[in-house]
Amino acid sequence: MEMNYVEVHNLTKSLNESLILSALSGQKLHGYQLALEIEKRSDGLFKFKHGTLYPILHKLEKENLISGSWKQEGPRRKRKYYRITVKGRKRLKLQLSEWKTVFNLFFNISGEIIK
Amino acid sequence: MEMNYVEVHNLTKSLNESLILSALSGQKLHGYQLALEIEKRSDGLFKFKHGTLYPILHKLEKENLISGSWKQEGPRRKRKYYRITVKGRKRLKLQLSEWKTVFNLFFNISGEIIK
DNA sequence: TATTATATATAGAAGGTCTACATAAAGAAG
DNA sequence: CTTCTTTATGTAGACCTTCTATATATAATA
Repeated sequence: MEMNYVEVHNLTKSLNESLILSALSGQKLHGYQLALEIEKRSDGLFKFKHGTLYPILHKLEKENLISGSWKQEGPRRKRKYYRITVKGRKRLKLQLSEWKTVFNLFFNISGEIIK
Repeated sequence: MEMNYVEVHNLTKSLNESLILSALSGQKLHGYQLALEIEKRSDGLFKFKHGTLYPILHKLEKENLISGSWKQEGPRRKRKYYRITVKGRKRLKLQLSEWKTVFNLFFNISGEIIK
């Protein structure tokens, strides 16, 4: 199987993108919510520093994997809500199958030796 | 479970270290061999550029997770063979269990949403 | 009214892998 | 034997990503 997207030389980046796309695949969320949601779902293991999160969101938006829109909430408060795009769903599906290959292979070769 | 070692903010580094410790847990290998071995075992998915490999080996040696010794081979050829230390075996065992937690959690939370 | 939580964003430091460069010996090809 | 390829180890600097720190502003709570 070809690894077209999960870049083994930067797994964290891939993981972060997958986590965000996953979280958005069922619902629209704004950045702050997204971070809380992922942290909660992962029991605190996967956390986003906001200095990491927002640049990633901007990048994903530029790549058309998610799309964001500002919503006026209350008289002054604005929040930017993101939804996953069709392209984003395809990417996520691809990523998840590739992650499976990576994980299986990793445990295969390390288990093989360590037993 | 506490994640003491696998750093989610740098998974590639952790993976690389685990791969190296795994490969050395059954046999002594020198750097060049190590890279070929891991590449072969992973069907070409996990590769080390030598500009990446050697610095990691030096770092692992400094941390006493592996120990290296030069061997004279032939009249002039020298190779540096590495073996895993007791500390290295402990680290590897810890890492593997932590990797399992990370992977399970990841598929859990992404599967939960994506179905 | 002051403090905390919510909410988004960027600049620069830190740290890791990558490419490219450097060196040298062994083996194969011709 | 001479040239090219493979084996073998290593470092310097570019590049990229996350992290920390700083900045700004509103809403909620005490």
